[in-house]
Amino acid sequence: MPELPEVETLVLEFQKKLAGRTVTAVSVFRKTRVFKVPAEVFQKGLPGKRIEEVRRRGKFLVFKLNRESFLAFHLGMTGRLVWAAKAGSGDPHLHLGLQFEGIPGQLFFRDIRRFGGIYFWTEGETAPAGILRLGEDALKISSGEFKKIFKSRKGRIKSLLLDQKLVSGLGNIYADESLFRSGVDPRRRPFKIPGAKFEALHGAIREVLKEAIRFGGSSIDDYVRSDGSRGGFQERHRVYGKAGRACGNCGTLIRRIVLGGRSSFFCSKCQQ
DNA sequence: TTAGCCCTGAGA
DNA sequence: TCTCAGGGCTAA
Repeated sequence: MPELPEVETLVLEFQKKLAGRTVTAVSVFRKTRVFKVPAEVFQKGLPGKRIEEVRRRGKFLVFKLNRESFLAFHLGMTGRLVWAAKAGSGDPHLHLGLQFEGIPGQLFFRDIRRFGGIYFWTEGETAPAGILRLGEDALKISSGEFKKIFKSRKGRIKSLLLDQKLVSGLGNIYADESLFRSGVDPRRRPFKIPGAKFEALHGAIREVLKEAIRFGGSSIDDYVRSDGSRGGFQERHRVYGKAGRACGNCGTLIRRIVLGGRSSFFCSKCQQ
């Protein structure tokens, strides 16, 4: 599932490829729920707009366009933004295609499970609630802010890390990997986590995210880079998806439990 | 704070 | 044929 490193990888790729380019044509393949404003708004509003900058806000990929307008994508579980020469004929999962001036090929948004979203708004309108409510970015938040935000919460640390209003960008994979690296049990309540461990967790989050960006993200379900190639960080996962395998640290079998409706992988010996 | 919903492919 | 995963949102 695409999280901060996967989106960041795409941002870097699209910034290079598309900054300064103008949209010439918009294809709406099917009017699905991934269009968070009516498809006609994209068809009418996008042609002629130039991409000034490509940014990331949490797990959202945001194209800042000229005339104070914004196009944003959320990849959900299985969303992909890929560059291709043309649409596969009869592909039932394509939603949007964009063509740009002076460059062959198209940018396609493809999403099998349709949990993703495509957004468009202008400066006069409010940005989508999901973007406005985002907490500080997981790569930018300071150790002090991190502790302040989480320390007083009552929930379990794993579930809290996934709450995008508290800190943005983490998903199931990187939350589990960060908890493992810092030796924190995902079921722990924040007030029971010692200060030093809190700092270790904050440090582990940064370390895991930066490392994942260097490797081009993790390809687990459907995520691929903009050219269709796979990320490499899935080879470096130490607990995620490894239930029943031996912990690389101590040999204890990795467990899988469900927290807040999401699976959590951890080593019960290394993580206390 | 938690359960349920959306949606589809994969696996039992 | 049935069950299930899961990010983000909504309702209870």
